Amino acid sequence: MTVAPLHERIRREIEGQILSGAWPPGVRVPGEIELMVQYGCSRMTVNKALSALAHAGLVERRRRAGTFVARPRSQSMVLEITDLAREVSARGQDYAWQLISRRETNSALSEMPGPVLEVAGVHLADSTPLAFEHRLISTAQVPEVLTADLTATAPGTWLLGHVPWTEAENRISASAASSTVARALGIAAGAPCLTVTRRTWRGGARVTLVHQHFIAERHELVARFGAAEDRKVRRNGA
Amino acid sequence: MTVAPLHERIRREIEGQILSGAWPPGVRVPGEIELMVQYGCSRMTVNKALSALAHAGLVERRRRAGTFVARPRSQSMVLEITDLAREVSARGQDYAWQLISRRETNSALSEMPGPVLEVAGVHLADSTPLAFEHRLISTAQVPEVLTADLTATAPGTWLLGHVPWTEAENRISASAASSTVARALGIAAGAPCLTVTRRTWRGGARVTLVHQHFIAERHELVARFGAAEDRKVRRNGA
DNA sequence: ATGGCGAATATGTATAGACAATTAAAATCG
DNA sequence: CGATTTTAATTGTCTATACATATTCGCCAT
Repeated sequence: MTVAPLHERIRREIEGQILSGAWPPGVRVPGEIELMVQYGCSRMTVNKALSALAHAGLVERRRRAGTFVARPRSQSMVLEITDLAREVSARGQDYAWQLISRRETNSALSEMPGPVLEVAGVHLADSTPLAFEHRLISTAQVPEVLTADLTATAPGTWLLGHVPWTEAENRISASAASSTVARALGIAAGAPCLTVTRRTWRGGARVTLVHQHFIAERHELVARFGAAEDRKVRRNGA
Repeated sequence: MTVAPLHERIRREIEGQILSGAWPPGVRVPGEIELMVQYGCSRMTVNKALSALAHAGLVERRRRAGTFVARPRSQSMVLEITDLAREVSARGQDYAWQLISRRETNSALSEMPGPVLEVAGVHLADSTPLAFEHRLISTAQVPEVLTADLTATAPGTWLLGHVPWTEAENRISASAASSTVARALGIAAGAPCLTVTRRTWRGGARVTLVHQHFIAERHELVARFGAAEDRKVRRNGA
């Protein structure tokens, strides 16, 4: 077990005081000089610890005034939305994608104007339907997609490997399965579905719009906050 | 207009190369020495810029190997989950809470062991039902809640003002309305609902467990990522 | 080929010092 | 007393340097 770096230790100890409630919001955190004496280190080291806490939103720093414990934020959590193929595989299930339809149109939809590739299909986990997907991809932004083989690879998976996005928005809701969705998923029309609508931009330009309808019993989204474990850097193959 | 600090400028310029796609994933970013010469600054300054990018997940750094543009992350987005009372008010609607039942039990549920306060009720927006809530609160952790008036204030709102939490988990799914839920919300049994299950801890101890069932048509959750505007530090009153 | 070993290299941590920017609080002035 | 200026406390940025640590690469012996 390697010892944690000093700036990390300092950060953790202060974080502990805050999360445990010992230092409630508004309370003044010891200043850099004070901590520097207390830990017998240089100011830069203390600064690194406090800056990290400020960046994480746990404290607020003001020149001349000092460092203060920040008020609790309006619960903002990290929602991990992984690629479905990866997520299903991670659960130890077999993943498959089944293309239902594919056509190029010049959509006049306000949602997604311009020439688009329109794709529909089903995500399968262990050979049973998990989600129905309906997607529009801007062929102006991503012309290469026209030559992609979307019978084998889900469009989302393909996009993830080919097009970086800079902005995205997810809308999560519940809906009753339409007849189209119900037929594709093999469930009764009107059955509850978890619906995720994702819009993705690349530097201001619309890249893709996707609706995913999950069978209610077979999928849920998880968001977490707290016990902020800094993820280790993992090596990933070339 | 003040000039941005140098480490900030360096960070931005590299970020630009990555987000624009000029430096695709896997590509090697110039090393610290190289950038230090290029910008005519010290290594610490460059290090600060690159460390920030690494922390944000845009690049991956490995000793002896160098710094590389990270593969697109599994979309992790910020999901803002505000207090319902606040959220409804923010939409310009009237908010109200209607208590249905309240009882103290010594639950042997594995989900939430120990003595609990069990509360059920309905959240109303403009006097019509929005969501049904069923909540367990640990009276060992929050004894004060036994004296709280939960006929006027929703338990979530009350907790937010009285108990800090350190860890939380949201599970989001869709479900068919049970007869209890349907009756409370005035909808048909079996109608789709967006269900949010939130567990909250305080330093490892369970504080509360809540199930919220939203009428599908009346609520959705929104999560965003991108255009990462670094929030300014705002002063907030004492 | 193969496996182990040492050396080169890029990043990680830390120091001590300097000056800049911000702003709360004190001093000064009208 | 109120408005304004000055002062000083605190954080922000940056430098130049040093050593620690991890890991790739090539060398060498097997």
